[in-house]
Amino acid sequence: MDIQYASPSLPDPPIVLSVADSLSSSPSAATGSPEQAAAADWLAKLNDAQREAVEYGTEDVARPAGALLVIAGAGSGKTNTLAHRVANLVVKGADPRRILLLTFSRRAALEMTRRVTRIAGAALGTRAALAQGLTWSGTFHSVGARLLREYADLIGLSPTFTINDREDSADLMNLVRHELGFSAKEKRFPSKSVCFTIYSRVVNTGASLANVLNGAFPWCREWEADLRALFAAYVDAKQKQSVLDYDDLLLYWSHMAAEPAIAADLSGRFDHVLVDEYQDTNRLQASILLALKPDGRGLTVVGDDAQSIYSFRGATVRNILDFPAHFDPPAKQVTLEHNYRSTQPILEASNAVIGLASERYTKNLWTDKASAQRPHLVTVADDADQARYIVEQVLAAREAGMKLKAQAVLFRAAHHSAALEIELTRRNIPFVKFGGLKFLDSVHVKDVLAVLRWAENPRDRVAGFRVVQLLPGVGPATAARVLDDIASRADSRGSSGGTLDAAHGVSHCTANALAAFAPPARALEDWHPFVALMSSVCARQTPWPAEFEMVRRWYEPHLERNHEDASIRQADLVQMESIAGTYASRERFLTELTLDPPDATSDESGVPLIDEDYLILSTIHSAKGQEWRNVFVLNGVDGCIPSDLGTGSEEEIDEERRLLYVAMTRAKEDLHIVMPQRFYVHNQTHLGDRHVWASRTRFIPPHLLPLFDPHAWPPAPVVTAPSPAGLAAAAQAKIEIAAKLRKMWD
DNA sequence: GGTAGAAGGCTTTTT
DNA sequence: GCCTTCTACC
Repeated sequence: MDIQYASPSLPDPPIVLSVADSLSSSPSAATGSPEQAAAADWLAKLNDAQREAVEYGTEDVARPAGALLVIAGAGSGKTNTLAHRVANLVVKGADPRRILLLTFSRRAALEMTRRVTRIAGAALGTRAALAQGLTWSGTFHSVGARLLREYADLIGLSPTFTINDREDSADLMNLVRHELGFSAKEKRFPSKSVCFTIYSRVVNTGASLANVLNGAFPWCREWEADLRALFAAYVDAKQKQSVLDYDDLLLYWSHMAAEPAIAADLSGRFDHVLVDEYQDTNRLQASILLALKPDGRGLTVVGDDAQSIYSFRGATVRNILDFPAHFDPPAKQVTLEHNYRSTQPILEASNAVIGLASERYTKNLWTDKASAQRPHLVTVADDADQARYIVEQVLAAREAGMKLKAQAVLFRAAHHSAALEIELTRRNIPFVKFGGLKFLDSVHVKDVLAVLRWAENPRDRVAGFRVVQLLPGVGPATAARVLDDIASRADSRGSSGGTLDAAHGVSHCTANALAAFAPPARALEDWHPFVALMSSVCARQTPWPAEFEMVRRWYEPHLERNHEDASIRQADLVQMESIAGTYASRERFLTELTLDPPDATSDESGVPLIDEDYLILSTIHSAKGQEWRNVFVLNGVDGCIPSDLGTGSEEEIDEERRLLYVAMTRAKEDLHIVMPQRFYVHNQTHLGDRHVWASRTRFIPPHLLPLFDPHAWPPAPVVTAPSPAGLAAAAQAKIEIAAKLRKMWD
């Protein structure tokens, strides 16, 4: 991704600084002018292991040493170390434009670039234009997209390809599924998202379809042959329409990197390749790295085997464990075990939890931050009490001077926070939620994007299909006829795809075919404005951000016709318009939005201003790499952690355990694991809505309890048991009263 | 023939 | 609560 395109109107992710903070308090930094001192001893702030990782093989940056693996425990200064290594390379003379920095998420990429700029700036004694220099920093997918656009012509790809997100991909899978007649089978065929998930798993793991079905989708085994045919047709459809899905970005890249004619040029562009969160990469990503740097020279990967939580999308911890042996001599390995983040009791409890995993991990974290407070293990009655407990604690901490932003609530699944969100809204506490449903997933946003995507890539059938059906009286059948008309015009013009000119040809066809199409009677009134819009957008008659407004204005009447809550949705679109204005072009906007969607949503009051204080709500997955002073883990009960969907195999259970470990190790000072005894289940299987009684997560068995501080909330009212003497007195009193009552009528 | 509205079944985590 | 399928209507 391009950092400078990040949408400014959304809140920045919280900034993680503890290691830098704890390091900068080192006394040695205080002599001379700040810049000189920093330049002189900027590496002295690192501990021995960190320094080894930063300096390994950087004596001569023109001739990089062999591969380096940094195993970095939670809170051990992983990002900081990687940032120092990049900075060190630059300081030693490496060209930042020839450094490829791959991170897992957009948040990580932003954070990394920011730190490298600061650290290298300090070391060089100047804030030289490093941010512009470090141009190849981003996620695998976004870097892949950029490279593919550059080499598109060489590999038979249209340079105007568009990228389908998960849902678009599932929609396309669904179109193909209908075309093949699989939706009409007597026995129900797997749904579009299941089909897509299976497809994606096969691509990302490199396993055979049969293996994937046996391992993860045994109930779909009977459809193996049909699925194979479906996937073939799906691939075919993508190629005809010049669309790529997420997996294609890696798949094409990997094939491209293996092509000798391109490989030399490609790997020659980067002297140094550094990868963060390596434990979350999959086989495909590993193969890309190996193709880029076959001998390992200049390759650095950083990760933590105990924090691998993405095996559901094909990530394999084997990547990191097997990394050294890929090279001869094997990769140099450095392990960071000093935790700078958490207090001793938090770390002890976390270590104990991960220590029960069936697989042994390669390190033991230690810290010198003492504290008397063990992690709280709080029993509450139900969901509602859980929300009340958290609000009370959060407010109390804030009273004591801890900003809301320094506190976070983490949960396994996005919907776990529903009750809490209601309570927060009721009490007027601002919050921002990371993970779960994105606002890009909402219908109205997708509708508007589909218009733009269709204009950008007229072959994109999913987009077109969606757009045409926005008109009243137009359903799937009419939409299919419209698209067929367009396709046949495009074909008769003989444009076979691959060049910009051909794509322009197709957009003329779109406009012409739409104009010539005889719409159904009910769509008659809306047809002309629609054709006018599409002609204008396809021909790029309106310059970029204004074009968005034009589309939005066209869409508004349809929005009001189709949705009760049109005004809320309309506000979303207005907000989106301002985001659109920050991108240079329609193509940049669409690509960046698909690859790096804004990852936060907030309550109805809208996104808080950047300088405002707000509480963080996040799925555990989205919390990776972050830290907070005060952390609450919701639903620490069996069925939530581990999720009852993830208890099929030993490996799955271990991944759930690592999830709890990741959640716990986010905490710096205080950690609360909250356990509702009773919680509400929606529509599960046969019984419908009901309450279930939950028990403490199996990852904290009784013998670990001494590491925690268990208590119930709200505290039980103090009931003093009457003493025998008191009882006797009471008995006396009762008798006396009875006697008095009788006396009333004497 | 095709659309739209109603009823019935499933619900993790992300690039 | 959301997606797919069923069915009544145009």
